[in-house]
Amino acid sequence: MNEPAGAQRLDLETYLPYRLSILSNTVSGAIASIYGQRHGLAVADWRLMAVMGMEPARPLTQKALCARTRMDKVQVSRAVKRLLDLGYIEREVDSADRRRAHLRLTGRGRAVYDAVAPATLEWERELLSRLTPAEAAILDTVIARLQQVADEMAAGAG
Amino acid sequence: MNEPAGAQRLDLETYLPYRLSILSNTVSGAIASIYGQRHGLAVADWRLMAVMGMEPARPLTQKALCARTRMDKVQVSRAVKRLLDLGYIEREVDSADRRRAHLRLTGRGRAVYDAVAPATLEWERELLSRLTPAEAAILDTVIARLQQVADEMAAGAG
DNA sequence: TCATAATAGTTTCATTTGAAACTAAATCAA
DNA sequence: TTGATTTAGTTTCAAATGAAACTATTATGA
Repeated sequence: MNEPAGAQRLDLETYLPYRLSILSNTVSGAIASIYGQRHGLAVADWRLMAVMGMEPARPLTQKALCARTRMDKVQVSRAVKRLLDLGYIEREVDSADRRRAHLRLTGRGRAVYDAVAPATLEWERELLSRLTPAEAAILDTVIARLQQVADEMAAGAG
Repeated sequence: MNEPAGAQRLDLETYLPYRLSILSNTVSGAIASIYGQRHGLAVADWRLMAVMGMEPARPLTQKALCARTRMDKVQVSRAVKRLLDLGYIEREVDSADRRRAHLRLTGRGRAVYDAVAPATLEWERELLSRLTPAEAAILDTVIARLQQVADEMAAGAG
């Protein structure tokens, strides 16, 4: 049973991309269950609400939502439609540029936001409480660095 | 502008579940581009090949593949069909239990595996090379711990 | 000013996905 | 036995997704 010299073997158990994927899916799924059934929200829907809830004073265009969430414009368009149907957001066409519209949470949407946001934060807090402060700090910088490198490598390989 | 006392605000930029999701998607997308176009493989397909390539001496049933990859049986069934069509794997029905079949890479599948696996490992190595050994070690234990806690919390909330 | 290009967002259509129902084989229980 | 259950894997059908084409509006340039 010869191993190729120098090369490691590919083992999913220890392979970072795979482990990240499993962890991310576990976490997202658990959090989605906080708002999913109860308020009829898909992951994309909640993501938009989270951004709009953050700075209520600045209504955002769909393009701005794309940039903030890294979702593409089709996903955003569909999530916006669902949120309008649910009555959680409202739209006001820009008077200077009628292609654009500004979106904000309605009272009802804000009530949902105020009910859901603390629960998701609490979930995160509980998760992070299992790390030491030093571990949490390193995790923070490591994720940021990996994201930056992965962006570069993805761009380079494209 | 009153803040709710004690509660943090939800900010996607710093929110761990969201950052994990972005990072995981960036990484998976970049790696998928290594095997995607060139060999006609979807993410699920490559994941099965990675498991089958790891221990060529032990052909696996679809159920075993589900367990090793955390994919569900429908995803696995479809990926298996694609890989059979591509001629990358072969199937042998279990003689003792004819519901089951053992799957293994064909010569052609192994050739693809041997071409792709080192490139994905190299990608991971390159990514991790931007971390100090200490950071990499902590990342390893932190991911393991977070996965364990997230599993518990997901089970508890179910 | 008129034609061309760019931008914001939507729709269409083909493919992918997921949940639930299903088939086929093996096991269990009386 | 044989009838009910469980298990391995597949199929079906409706809903979600993505890429490309599209609409409507604004900007640019001769």
